[in-house]
Amino acid sequence: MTPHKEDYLKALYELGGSEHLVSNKQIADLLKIAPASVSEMLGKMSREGLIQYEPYKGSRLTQSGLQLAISLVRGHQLWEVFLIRHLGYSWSESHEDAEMLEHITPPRLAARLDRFLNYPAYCPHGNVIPKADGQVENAALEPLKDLSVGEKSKIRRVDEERELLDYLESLGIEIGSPVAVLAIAPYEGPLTLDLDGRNVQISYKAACQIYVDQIHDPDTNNTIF
Amino acid sequence: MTPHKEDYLKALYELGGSEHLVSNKQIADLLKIAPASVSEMLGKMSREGLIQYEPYKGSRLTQSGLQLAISLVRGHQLWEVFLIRHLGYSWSESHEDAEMLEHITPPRLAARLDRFLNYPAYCPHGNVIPKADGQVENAALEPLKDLSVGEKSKIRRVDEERELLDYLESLGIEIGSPVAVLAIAPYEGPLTLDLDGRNVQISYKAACQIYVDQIHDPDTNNTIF
DNA sequence: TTTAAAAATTAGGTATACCTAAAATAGGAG
DNA sequence: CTCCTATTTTAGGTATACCTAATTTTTAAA
Ligand SMILES: [Mn+2]
Ligand SMILES: [Mn+2]
Ligand SMILES: [Mn+2]
Ligand SMILES: [Mn+2]
Repeated sequence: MTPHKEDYLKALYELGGSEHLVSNKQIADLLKIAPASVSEMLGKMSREGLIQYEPYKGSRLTQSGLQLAISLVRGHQLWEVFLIRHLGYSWSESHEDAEMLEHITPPRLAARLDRFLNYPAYCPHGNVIPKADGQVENAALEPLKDLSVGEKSKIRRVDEERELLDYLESLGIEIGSPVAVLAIAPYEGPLTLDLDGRNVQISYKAACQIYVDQIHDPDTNNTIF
Repeated sequence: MTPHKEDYLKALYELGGSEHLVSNKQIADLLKIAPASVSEMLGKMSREGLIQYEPYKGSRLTQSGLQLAISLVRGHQLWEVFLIRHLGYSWSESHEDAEMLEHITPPRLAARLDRFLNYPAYCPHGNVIPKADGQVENAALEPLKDLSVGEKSKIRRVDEERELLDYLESLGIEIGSPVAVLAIAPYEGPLTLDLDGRNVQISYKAACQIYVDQIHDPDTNNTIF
């Protein structure tokens, strides 16, 4: 295993490669690597049994590839918790450094870090932290933008992009905060939120990357409760 | 910078490359790399201004190479302190994992880890931890084997080799313990120690790799005090 | 001062992982 | 069903960092 292959595994995992085929282009875009290089690497990883590769169709993780991908994600998130809780990192800083630390986190280190952190269930950005055995359970969430005016929910997760994270942190947005939409300006205009009693305005784009407890049926768009 | 070059810098530093020329062979032996590869890499690092390389003579660190080497050592030792104090690592385990972590420890991370650990002065094996500005101050030590029967000193540092570390830890030897030599068996036989009141036998080889406060003048071999 | 061993360099080659450019394929629009 | 375009693959090439084998240089012994 090399950090490069690990990045491919993680990319595949994040793009849904544990459930369905993922196109080379998606991987190339995410990792910012030329499509030709992606083909080459995927071919090699296929021969190594990490992925199942169907030329011209796409690739998905094998059982062993999935295990590796999950343990990388686990290491990443545990480090984020450490960096934020104990070293005073910001949301975006923790993601940056965890991106490197994940590659040198053997199971022994992950296990001891996990214990030190008291077995956290979520990373600071709200993602579920896989257990040592690879177990992952995702709650049903929906983007904040899909909340209607007046509906109440709770902030559960945010996308991990530097600019977004810095923006959200400057607004004081936190995982777990109760939130309600007070107003939605038209034409992808800003949303006015009641954030745990505080009045906050956020961009539409940000509202697409903040996730709250699902209160709408994803098919019919009817309120679930 | 790559982890490989970083390993060369650290090797050069550990072999005294901040003070005098170091031969290619020493580096090759330490890093377990073929001498031909070492020549090649040193040539490149010389062109990059990291070392001063005199073909057929040896190499030494430049100012910038020394700074890098020191910050690697600093990262390494800070991680060791963390792994032992907070994650319950053993002496040998901490060295192993720190060997990898040191390569992904940007100054920001080192600074915050340093603060979290409350600015430790020594690594768990007794080495001085360089300060952020590169300052290093070494105390005068001598090998435990050079102590005469009856002389009292304190254990200050041990060499970092897996087998030695596991051996010493199993004997309950700790940095800072008062120690006196009760008997020295002839022909490189074992030493019997009074270790903080306890009676302990250690091999001659181990006594060469344990360092105590210097009480002999290194030139005349007379007792200093 | 010669000579032999040790150390270092050079030459030639491997594997990894990336690139660009060219050719092949697939899938949707008409 | 035929094109066209987006995607993918193949071909050829780069850089890094390692190797072994052959040659050169240094050093130290005779
Ligand atoms: Mn992250
Ligand atoms: Mn996270
Ligand atoms: Mn160490
Ligand atoms: Mn140490």
